[in-house]
Amino acid sequence: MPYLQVPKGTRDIMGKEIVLWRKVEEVVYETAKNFGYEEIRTPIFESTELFTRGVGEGTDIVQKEMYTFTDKGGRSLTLRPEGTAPVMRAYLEHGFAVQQPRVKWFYLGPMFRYERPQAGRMRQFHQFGFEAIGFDSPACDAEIILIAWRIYERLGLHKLSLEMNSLGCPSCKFRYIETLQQFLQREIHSLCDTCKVRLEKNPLRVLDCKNEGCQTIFQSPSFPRLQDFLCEECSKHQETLLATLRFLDIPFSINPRLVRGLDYYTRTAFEIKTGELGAQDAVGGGGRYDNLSQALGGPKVAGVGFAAGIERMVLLLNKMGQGLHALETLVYLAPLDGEGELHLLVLGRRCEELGIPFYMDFADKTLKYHLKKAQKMKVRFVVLVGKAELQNSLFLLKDMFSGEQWTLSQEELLKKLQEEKNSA
RNA sequence: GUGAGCGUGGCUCAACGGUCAGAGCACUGGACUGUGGCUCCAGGGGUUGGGGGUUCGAAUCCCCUCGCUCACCCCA
Repeated sequence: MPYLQVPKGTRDIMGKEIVLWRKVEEVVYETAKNFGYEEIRTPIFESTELFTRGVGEGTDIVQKEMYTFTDKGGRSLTLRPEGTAPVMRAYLEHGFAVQQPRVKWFYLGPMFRYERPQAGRMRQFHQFGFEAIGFDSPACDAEIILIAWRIYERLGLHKLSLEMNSLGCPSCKFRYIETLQQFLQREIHSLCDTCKVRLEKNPLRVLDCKNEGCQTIFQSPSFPRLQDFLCEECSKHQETLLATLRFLDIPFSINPRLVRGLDYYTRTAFEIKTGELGAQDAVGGGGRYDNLSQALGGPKVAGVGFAAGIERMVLLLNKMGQGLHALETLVYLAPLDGEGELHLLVLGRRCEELGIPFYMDFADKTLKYHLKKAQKMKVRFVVLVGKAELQNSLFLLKDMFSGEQWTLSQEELLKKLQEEKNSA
């Protein structure tokens, strides 16, 4: 490999795969428009503090996955590992909290996390996400889930499962964590090493540990369950949300062990999974983050949102064997010499003005080369200009599918191509 | 960060430690001097990821390193 390579965990997205990316992006834009969400584009890098405070000091993201660097002005900056904290930062920075407290935004773009690459996991990966800020109602949680669901439906991604849980508000979450810590303190001898650390730093994470020893502790009948600690408002919020989902015919299951890896989540937490991608099975996830604004030094602001990974969705679409066509060129312009090139480029300009997609190959090549290439590109028509055509200011048009060909003037040619374009 | 598997022309892969590392596909040209898909012929393209070691001799064995893949962890 004599050439430079892309950095580990990154890749070029190109060729036929781009078609699937475009498709996902189009569905996202379309669905956002239909649900009344506006696009927001935040910077790729932010001050490191935004994520340590927003995502949480004790999270894996902050502890080991961030691309953090110091710029020439001595500022500590971080390539964004997720999209919600930057969106909340923008909300607060631009005074939405007082001016226009309720907003619905969506974003789409690259995120960065320093992890070992694996199927469906890259160091630069792409997410789109929807955020509804300033809304308390559980119906808004339902709308967020509905949007995610609709996007998957529109793309034809079936066999997805939705898992729901509630983490409670800060106060019930806090009461639960206290009880949990006390309980685990007594069982600390059977906890795995990482869980011993989690116990102090991020106790909720202990819940989804897959270690056997930890698992047996969970089975204990005296193990404190989060749902028993939810305050009245929190459990009512959850009940209403679940009722709304049933009303919307969105199937789900309750997973009391579902814990999100980011500190800002409160109450609703959900994950959308597939069985087709191996270990990286989450294609989307989200929840409520009524805590985030305050963590960033803002006022109390409600919020709920979700994010989905585009790479994983594209992998799924690929598995389903979507038909792919890289280009939709209608006509291939084949010059047989330099003078032919001049006339064909003029014709190409006319084609473009009329919305007829053309491809012109400037290689100084034989007719045989051009026909082969046009055939390989699956282009239906070829326009050929050589000496014979130049003498009479005519063009030779060949239909590669039927083999028919005609000698035409420029206007006749364009007319025919337009007819073919419209009938296609 | 931990573990396992793998690095050979552009791509997919051959080659018991032994002449000059091969094939298919792709590419280029020709048979067919302005008519494509098939066929045939010819051609270009490799310091076998990199470095070190063992050996008379290394793509092959050993060590280091880089990269890829999958899994753990975690997440989208």
